[in-house]
Amino acid sequence: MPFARGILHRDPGLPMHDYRTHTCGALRPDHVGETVRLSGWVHRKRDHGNLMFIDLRDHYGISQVVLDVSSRIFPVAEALSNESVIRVDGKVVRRSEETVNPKLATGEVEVQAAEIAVLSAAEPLPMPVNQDAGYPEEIRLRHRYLDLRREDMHRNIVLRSGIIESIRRRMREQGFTEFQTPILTASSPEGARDYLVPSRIHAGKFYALPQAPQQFKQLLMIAGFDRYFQIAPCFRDEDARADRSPGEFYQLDFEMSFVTQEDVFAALEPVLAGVFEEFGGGRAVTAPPFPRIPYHEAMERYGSDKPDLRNPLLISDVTEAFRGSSFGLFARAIAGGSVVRAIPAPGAGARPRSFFDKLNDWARGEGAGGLGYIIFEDAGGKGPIARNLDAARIEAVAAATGAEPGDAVFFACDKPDKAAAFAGIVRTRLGNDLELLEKDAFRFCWIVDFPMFELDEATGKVEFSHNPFSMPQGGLEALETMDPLEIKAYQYDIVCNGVELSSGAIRNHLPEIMYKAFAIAGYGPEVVESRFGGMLSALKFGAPPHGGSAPGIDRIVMLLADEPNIREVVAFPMTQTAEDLMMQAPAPVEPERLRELHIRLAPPPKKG
RNA sequence: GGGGGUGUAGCUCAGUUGGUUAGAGCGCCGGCCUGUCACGCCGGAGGCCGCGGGUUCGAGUCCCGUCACUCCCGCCA
Repeated sequence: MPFARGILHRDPGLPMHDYRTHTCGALRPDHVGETVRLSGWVHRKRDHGNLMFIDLRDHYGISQVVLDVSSRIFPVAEALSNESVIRVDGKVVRRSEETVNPKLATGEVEVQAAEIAVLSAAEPLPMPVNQDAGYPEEIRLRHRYLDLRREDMHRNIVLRSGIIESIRRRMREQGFTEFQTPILTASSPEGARDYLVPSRIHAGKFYALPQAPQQFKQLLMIAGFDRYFQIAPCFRDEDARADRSPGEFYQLDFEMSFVTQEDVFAALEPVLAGVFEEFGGGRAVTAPPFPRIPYHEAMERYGSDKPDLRNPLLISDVTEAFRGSSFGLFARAIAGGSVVRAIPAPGAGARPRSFFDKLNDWARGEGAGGLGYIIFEDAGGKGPIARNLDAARIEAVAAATGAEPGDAVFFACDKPDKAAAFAGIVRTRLGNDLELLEKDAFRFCWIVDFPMFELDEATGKVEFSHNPFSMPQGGLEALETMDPLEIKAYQYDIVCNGVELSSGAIRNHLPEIMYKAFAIAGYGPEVVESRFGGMLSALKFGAPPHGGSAPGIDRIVMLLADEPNIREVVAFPMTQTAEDLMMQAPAPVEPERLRELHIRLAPPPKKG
């Protein structure tokens, strides 16, 4: 692709529009015979003494530049260091058949250098750019501009840009309008810690950076804009994980008016399916409509509220098969309120004893007492548990799990919540160990019917299980008549390959339902009014029923780039402890700035 | 806030039960080399073994503390 000339920044030493006629990825046999000008980085040099090759790299690709000792500029080339920026003039020549490099898009030709100008000489590098081996994050982050030159990182960041562009296009096609909402705002009702910004004008007062534009997007619905979206920066002062940036991240935040849950699903599904088809490189993508799995079923069948549907294993409840049995460990636990969940392991019967021992050790490491199992054979069951179960009970387990001779079944026995969660990680582990996961696929599902309230085990109090602003299923009547713990919300998550991309909800747009919902969680009207007064008064002047969701952009890019770590898809991420090693943030500030902001620091902790 | 991993040359790493002067590859510097594409060959420089303390005749190695990066739990709808 010919590069548009004359749009680049001026280098004081060179005339404008003078840096290149082509990019380093552009040259093909068609160009043979042309005199061209390239600019880029010295990716690698092969100096044969009297003959030299330079791989010249830019954003678009690599071109081989060649010159020999007869050239006036040979000494200039000899002195070039890796990653120096140079401009090369020369003639495009066809490579002889034996010297064509099929690994390069430009590999059929090379440029015979006639002139070389050094635009910027590079000192010896703190980390190599021309390899993909892993380096410590500290080095990579401290010199992120070098790390980003590497092919892997460069590709991920370009992919991210393409994904965001595609999302924008698809959202507009769905009738959404893009907005910008404030960055300096007030603390919002999400549960995370806020980043606070001190006010200079208002002594002792603080702005908060938004954890999400939640209230603004609802206000835009109340303002009548019907369909909102934003590639929204979100700020949360919480600790990081491999798939969770400290500090800041981006969401595809959207909201729709006059919709039910199904309308929201129908709007988002083609956007996600389309983006994953477009950037998935041929990997299979769940076709809309995505499966809807009620929360309770997800916990029972998958042991998780973010099930990986590439994993074919299904958990079943076999409590009754063990109730009152002579396998005392489980029988006693069941009498005390525990349940038994079974996780099938197809074909695992042929595995050596060490396979089962290793899983048992792992289970102990995960905090379980162990991991019991039955191996099914033609004659019945085998293993320590089977010896304590009669034939009818073993048959019942086989029937519940679909186990056949040659299969094994593992058991998680605990109180229902814990048994479900443990069975879930066993399911994941077995799916991986037995290599059962569907390959090259993106499997989406919605998790629906989340409970509106849950019991805090420590205090015994009823609390909101997710967002207090979700609409309860059944509305006011449900809140007034039902056991709070039985009430479900119009609250949903979208999950892909076991990764939670976002949660969303149909919002509660009726003040009387909001008062009642907060009352159930133990908050009086005065609390609701003082904390959410702005939102509440907006709902009093004609609010449309509305709802939305906010899939995480970073996680979408992680899935499509097949990267397990979020820092691989963010150009300038912070460390796990929320520091920017390159920009040196956070940093102390001058006392004068603090005085302006009416801040007096406590004596600093003793630390270097 | 808690638990685990890692830390040795600019970079990636090796370094035995504690034992002489801590090694290799890449990079860097010098020399040779006209068809390489991770070019090749020869030579050289480069070390607070993260930091502090301890045990010991002797510590890269063992113990305690601490710092940095990282993974997990808590936390994050």
